Order: sequence, then C-alpha cells, then structure tokens
Amino acid sequence: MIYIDEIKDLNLRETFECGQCFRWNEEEDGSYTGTAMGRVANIMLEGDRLIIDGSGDENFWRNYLDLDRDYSEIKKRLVSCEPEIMPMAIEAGAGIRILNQELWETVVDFIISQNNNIPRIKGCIERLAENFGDYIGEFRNREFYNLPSPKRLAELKPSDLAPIRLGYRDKYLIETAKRWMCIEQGLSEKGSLSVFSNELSNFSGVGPKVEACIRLFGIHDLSSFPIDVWVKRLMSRFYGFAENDTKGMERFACERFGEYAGLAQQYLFNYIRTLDKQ
DNA sequence: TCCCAGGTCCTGA
DNA sequence: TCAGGACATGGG
Repeated sequence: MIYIDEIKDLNLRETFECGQCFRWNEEEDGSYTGTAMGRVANIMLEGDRLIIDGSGDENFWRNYLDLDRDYSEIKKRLVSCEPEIMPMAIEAGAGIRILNQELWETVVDFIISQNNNIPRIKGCIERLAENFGDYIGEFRNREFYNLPSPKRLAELKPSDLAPIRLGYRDKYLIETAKRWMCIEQGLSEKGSLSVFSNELSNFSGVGPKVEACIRLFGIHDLSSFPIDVWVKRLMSRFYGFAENDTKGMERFACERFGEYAGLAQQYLFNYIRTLDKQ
C-alpha cells in the first residue's frame, strides 16, 4: 500500500472521467480501479491523502498522476489570461490533472474515439485488451490485460478484429500499427518520442483532432488544443466563433492560453459537458 | 425509430 | 483549399 499525503488539485472522478483515459472505473466507495503501463491498482483519495493499492511504486504513480506539477499556479495563470469564463470552468473541474499516459495507448484510444461515444470507446478498448493484449494478472477478483502491442496489432487483419466491433476504425488501427513498427525499426533507441511525434499526422485514422489529443495526453504537450464537437460548441457559445472556424479557435487558444492551452481546453470541455447535463 | 458520438478520408469543385 | 457525403456501431 502506498500513501501520499498533502495532495492538492486532484479529484479522481474529474481526472479519470474527463475523457483523457478509458481504462479506469469507479468503485462503490468512490475509489478508482484500473491499469496503466502494465500496472494495476485501486486508487482512493481520503481528504488530502492518496491511498494506492496495487502494483507500481510511488514514483510511478506520482509521475502517472502528474502530482509534481503545480496546478494551482497554472490555474491562476489561466484565470489571469481569461477572467470571463475560465474561473467558472476551473471551478467546475478544479481537480482535473493531465495523466502521463503511454504514447501507444493514447494512439490506440483516440483512433477508436473518433465519431464515437465514451461508453462505447471504453467497451471497444476493454474488448481489444482482453482478446489481443497480454495478461497482466488478477486483482480484486478481476482479470486485467494490457492493450495489444503494435507488433501484435500489425499481424492482424480487419476480419480478426470483427469481435471487437470497432466499426470502420479497425483498418486504421492495423495500418497505424504497421507504420509504428516501420518507424521503430529505424530507431537506434526504443521509444524516441520526438520521432513518433513528427510522424503522428501520417498515421492512418489520425487527423488534426486525434493528433492534438495524442500530443496532449500521450506526449504531455500541454499547449496542444484538441478541437472536437464540444469545443466547437463552447467556442461558439462562450467566445462567439463560427462553429467551422477551427483555425480561428486554434489561434485564439494559442494567443490566450499559450503553453497551457491544453489544460484550458480540458477545463472548458468539462465545463460545457456539465452544463449540458444540467 | 432516429440522432449522435472527443472525426477521418475521399471526392469534386 | 474547402464543403459534403460515406463510413460501423450502439447508447439514449
């Protein structure tokens, strides 16, 4: 069991259910159980104490949950940049943190996410892991699996993926896995982020929005500002943009929020979705 | 039954 | 460069 005290600016529900990750599920007691980079854990927040039960050491989870970044300072800066809407958006999701996820996982997740809804995305990812990923182990009477590696996916045909019910996205995943393997073969050291970063837009099924999500969530480029249907809606509603003016939205985000545009996007994205549910 | 979902790709103008 | 349609699937 790992205990980490004096936790600030973290709300598990806001962090795990803001659409950045798809493999964490809430328990009846409000804790979350899930998997990251081959580790499985249950994470509970009691007051300002984080309690982690599972595999992985403290350093791993500190990094994954981005605990060493001062979100209070970032929030102050965002409010000073945009004092109209941002204070309300931050209040609605003050405990959001951007996780340090594995690049390959975010590539798979966000290719699947296109023109899809969050409950179905989670289902697709779980089926993909259970059917084609490596077994991690049993935890609290449940079995956990990693996502399939690029090598494993590259070996498959779209018909193999039919039980996963990915729809037309199955061929995108396979083509992207093949391309990933090609790039990796040409690398002297494994996992060179910058090389993959330069190649993202060439992956099959990766357009501007999916690429921006991969940059924000998989490369932790906090300046990346994904524009999806919700962001178009909020940019129109809050800032007066025409819904198809994505260039204008990008420029606004860059100029107004700068290096933390991605975090601003998460607060705004969460805010308009909570408003919509009311 | 219909609408929509954290879009991308292809085609034609 | 850009608008418009096709694309699989299933939750609400």
